[in-house]
Order: sequence, then structure tokens, then C-alpha cells
Amino acid sequence: MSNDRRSEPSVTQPVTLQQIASELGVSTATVSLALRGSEAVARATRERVQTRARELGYVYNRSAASLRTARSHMIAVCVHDITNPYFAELLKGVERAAMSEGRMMLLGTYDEDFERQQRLLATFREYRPDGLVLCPAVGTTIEDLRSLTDTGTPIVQLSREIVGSGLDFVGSEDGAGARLATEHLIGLGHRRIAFFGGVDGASTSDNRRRAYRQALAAHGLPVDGALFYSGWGRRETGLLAIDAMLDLAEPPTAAVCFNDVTAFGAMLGLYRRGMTPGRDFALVGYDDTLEASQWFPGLTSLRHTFPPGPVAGETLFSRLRDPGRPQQRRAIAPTLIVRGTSQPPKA
Amino acid sequence: MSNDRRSEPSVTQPVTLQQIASELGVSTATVSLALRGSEAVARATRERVQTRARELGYVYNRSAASLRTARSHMIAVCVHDITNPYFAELLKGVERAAMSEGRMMLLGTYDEDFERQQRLLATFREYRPDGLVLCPAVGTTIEDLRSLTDTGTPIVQLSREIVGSGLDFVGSEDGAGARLATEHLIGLGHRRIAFFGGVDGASTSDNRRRAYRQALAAHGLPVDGALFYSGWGRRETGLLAIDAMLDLAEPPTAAVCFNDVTAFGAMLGLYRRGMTPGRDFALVGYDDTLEASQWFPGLTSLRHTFPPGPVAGETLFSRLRDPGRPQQRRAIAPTLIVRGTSQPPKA
DNA sequence: GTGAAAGCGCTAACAT
DNA sequence: ATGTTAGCGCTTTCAC
Repeated sequence: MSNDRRSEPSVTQPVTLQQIASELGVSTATVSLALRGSEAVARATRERVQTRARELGYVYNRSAASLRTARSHMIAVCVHDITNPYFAELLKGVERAAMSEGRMMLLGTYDEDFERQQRLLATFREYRPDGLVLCPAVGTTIEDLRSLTDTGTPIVQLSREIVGSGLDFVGSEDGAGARLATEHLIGLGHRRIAFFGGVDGASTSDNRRRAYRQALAAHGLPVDGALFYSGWGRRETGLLAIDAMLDLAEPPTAAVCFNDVTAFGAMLGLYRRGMTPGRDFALVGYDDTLEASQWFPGLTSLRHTFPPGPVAGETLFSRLRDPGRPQQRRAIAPTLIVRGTSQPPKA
Repeated sequence: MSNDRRSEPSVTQPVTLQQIASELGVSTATVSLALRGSEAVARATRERVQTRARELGYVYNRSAASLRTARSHMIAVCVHDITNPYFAELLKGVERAAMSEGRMMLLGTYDEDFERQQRLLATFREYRPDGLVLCPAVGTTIEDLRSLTDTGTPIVQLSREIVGSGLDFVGSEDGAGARLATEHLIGLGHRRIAFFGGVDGASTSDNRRRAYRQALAAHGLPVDGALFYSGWGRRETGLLAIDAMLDLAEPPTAAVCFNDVTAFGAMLGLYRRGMTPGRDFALVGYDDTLEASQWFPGLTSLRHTFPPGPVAGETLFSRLRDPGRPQQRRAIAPTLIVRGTSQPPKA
């Protein structure tokens, strides 16, 4: 019974091209071509090979192919945090794009730690990914990526951008988004508007904050340093920010948040104080994550007109197809989705 | 200027072992051993090799090594959804464990689609991961993993379990957790307790629901089919569940939720109706995600006594070290963390 | 349309 | 302590 595995699809030792070739009395070259569906090999042979391969449970050995072709068919993805739902969605998009191009995703996260990022990138290199999707750590310069770029590994910057790097970029048109958010709140009648979240040195926060300042100035409103609450775009930042702001002698009545997660934190902070987001304090998020519409009240946020994850994937693949093309910079325009958290100030 | 790259660390063509060997007038075998820090090669030689390798910007080629050794140094991770913060945290743990063992993580998600999982696993195989961490799709049987197990790829089941598969498992002691949650609510005086979320066929939900039923029965309470609201453990499930339950002629006063995310959805549903979680309806989550303590009120939940992510990683690595060892089954006991969402029923 | 042969960069016997 | 050699499983000229 247990010996009767002559025609079983797969046993323990992996089947190789060579085995299929000798079984069928053809060369490995023919098998190789046939399995990849080459027109160069006769239809009949092709099918014979494919059938036998299936029967034997042949599995392509990518290590061997990679060694030979110097293409790994993997893309490396390096982001700070997958716990942020926005990045989780982004990653999902990148993965979908990779899979549809027949590639696998090597994932690494660095938790906003530059050194960890550098170690990660060094390790990635050994695996020879065909390309890298990177949301660079704060402080990363083009020099820090030299080891990758020198060997010709294409890099697509996701979300954050190293200014002047010349590398492909996919992310948000941060300035436009923050301006929309700020002007929306001004239009509702708010005069003291805070900014919650974001850290110096990340292009996303630098750009969003600048646009916020400019929008205030453009409407003749003062920019008050006390109304900035910095921090990573995490829930606790929003939680702490709202407390800090409401304890001010002259508290703001609204805040532009660096991202949705920060805004959710602020909403929770309001609840804790027995206040209602929207009615008692206006908030605008950024990213329009799935959660934004589910919260109560719904979070006003900025939605990208294209999904950045898949676009990042496609950008990388088009770069692989044409390494010589000029830098691709896809700053995706956001649109404001108005929900319950943005209401006029009371009285 | 730009020609002056004689001693630059890395140019465009990758440096190989062979190059280092001939530069130094030693054999590739020596270089190979030296770079891996083998004691077999003289200290002086070892250092000479390592120094020169660094100077030349040598990068280990894993494709070549993998082909030779039949170890890829990658582990594949396959889960349904990284958007769920619990799984995001899990993944982070697996990644940490992998990195500390010098391995990379290949990630794929299947979005609760069995066919997608199967395609993913088929693709994974080509990359020859040293092992697989899998949260199996509903309906997966041991037969569906045959292609992996036959080739000797060790699999660690994460969170969900295929009963009788004999494969290593790391997850929650679901029955114990759900019993704790249910008895806690009963102890508070609740008599009509619902169960929100979970789907038939996932070991996690099957086990949690069974324990919930048993706990009710053990306390002489009826098990009412109308108090089950099924669905993937996502926010919208909780949102829909609370609405469905509160519209009942005789609504429950509390619910055990399949996971934290479902509970958050239920909390949002309560807010939408102008009700306060805890005071107007009691909720218990499962997983004790970071968010649980940040919400208002804090979500009562079940916390694992060990972090499952790292444990899953370690389990896989210990399996790699000793393929013959008996099945490892790490059902992690949860403890109840009581917060504001679980209060006695009103009046 | 198919085959022969070389070789990608590494490791592991086995010599010396 | 170091070198020689073979070979992992593919792909790719280049013949025929």
C-alpha cells in the first residue's frame, strides 16, 4: 500500500527539470522552454512536457532560476508600522499588485527606528529583490540608500519622500490635502485651529503643516505655536493632544489631524471628557481609512483619488520594465469627504 | 573624479566570493568559511577576508547559497487579513522572531478566500521557504496542505487550527477565554447575553461559541439562537450586530464578542444610538489589542499570557532544528482584563 | 524544433 | 589551516 506511490504527484525529493527531461527523452532546454510556454517548442512537445510536469508534481525552483537570471521575482517592502490601518491597506494594495505580476513580497518593518531600517535594508540586499517599496524613516538621505541604488535596485518611495532624491514616488499631495482640511474648518467659522500629530523631518508632516500654516495666513489668521501637538501618527498622540489643547487658557475649537488614526485618538479623548466630536470640537483626519465612515460621528477626512498601494506596485514594475525612464512622481490629489466631525463652532 | 572609484565600496557589478578569493590569493572555500566566521580558518586569514569583503562591498548571494544548501532562510507567512490590528501585531511578532534568527518574511494575505490561499501557497512553494506560518482559511483540511507537508516544509498554525492535523499550533485557549468572558457577564447579573461575530468552521469561533453556550448552560441560562450574530471579526459585524440585537423584542443586555474589532464596532453602534457602552450595554472583546485600553470606556477583553506572534516564530524555528519532535501545541491561556465596557445591567 | 554545454555563486566533501 | 573539485537546478547561447 504505502509502496504504491509510483504515480503519486509528489513524494519527498523535489522533482527537477532534469528528471522530466530524461523521463521524456528530451533535453532540459526543451523542458525549460516548454514549461514557460515558449512558441519555439512544438505544441505537441510543450503539452507533453506540461502534462508530465503536473503529474510528477514539479515545482519550479526559484533559487536556481534567480541565480541564473539574476532576478529574484521578489519585491521588498519596508514600512515603519503595519499596525496603522492606513499602512495595512497600502500593503494589501502593494501585495495585490505584486501577485498580479507573479511576484512575492518580502516584508520588513522598522518601527520608526532608522537603525532598524538600515539593518533591514542590508539584509534585504542579500535576497536580491527586484525592487524596493520604501516608506523611508525620518532622517533617511539618498546616501543611506546608496547600497541599493548602486547595485541598480529600483526604489519607489511610498508616502514619505526624500526631497531631491530623484527616486520614484507615490504618495499624497500633502499640501493640497492639508489646505483643503484647513480651509474647510475656516469656512465653517473656526478661528483657532490646532494641528495634531506629525513629526519634523517626515515629508508628509512637513508638507501638511506648511500648508496648514499657509492656509491660516492666507485667511488672515494667526499661526500659534501652542496649537501644534507633535507625535507619530498614532492613536495616543491624538488622545494626548486633545487633552493638552483643551487645558489651554484659550483652547482651539478644531484641529486638522495628521492622519485618521490621530483623529480617532482625539475622538476618544473627547468622549473621555464627556464631549461629542463634531459638536464640541471639530476634527478632520487624513487618509480616509475604512474606519473613518464607521465611527460616530463619521470622521471628515481626505480620500485619495487613486489607491496608493497598487499604484506604488505598478510604478515599481513599470520602472523594472524601463530602468532608463525619467523619475515618476505620483502625488495623488486628495478630496475632502465631509462627515459629522466637522461642524461649525458652538455659539 | 568619477573615474576615481578604485577603492569605492561598491560599484555596479556585485562582488563575488571568487573575486575576494583571487584578490587575496586564497580559495573560495576559505573565503566562504571565513565570512561565516568559521573557527576552521586561521584568525588572521579570517580577518583579512572579512576586511577585504567589507571594503569591496561584498553582499552575500542567498540565491546561490539557497540553491546549494536547499535552505532559503525565508519563512512564509500567510494570514487572512493584516487590516485587523490583532493580526498586524501578530505579524510584527513573527517578523521580530524571524529577524532575530536571521530570516526574512515572505508575506501573503488571502482575504478569507480559500482559493486565494491555495494559489498563494502554490506560489510560496517555488520560493522554497524554510517554513510556513499559516492562519488557515475556513474549510482548509490537511489534504489542502499536502503539497507543503510532503516536501517537508514545516507548518505552524497560527490562531486557527485544523483539528486533527497534527501540525504545530500557536493560538489562544479559546474555550477558556470565552468561558471567562461569559461567566464575567453572568457574574455581573446579565441574563440575556449575545455572541457577536465569528463564522462556522473557524476553530477560533467554533471553540469560543461552544464555551459560551456551555457557560450559559452551566449557570442555568437558556441558549437562544436569536442572540447569535455571525460574521467575520470585523468592525462592521459588531456595528450590524448591535443594531440587530437592540431591535429584538426582548433585547440582550450584554454580548461576548468574537474579538476586539467586533466589539469596537458594537461600541460605535451604541454611540450611534445615543447609548453608552458599559452603562447601557455590556461588552467583552477578545485579544486585548492596544486599542482596547484607549477606547472610552476601556474595553474589557482577554489578554494572552504570552505574545502569540513571537511564540509562533520560535515554534517554527525549534521545529526546524528538530524536525522529528512531537507536535507542539501552544494554546495560550488568556486572562480577563476588566475595563469600563462590562458593567452590571441597568435596574 | 531540439540538444549539448557552459555557468550563475555558493557550499561541502575530501585532500593535502 | 587551506585548496580542489563537484554540483545544487535552472537558463541561454550556439549548434544541428
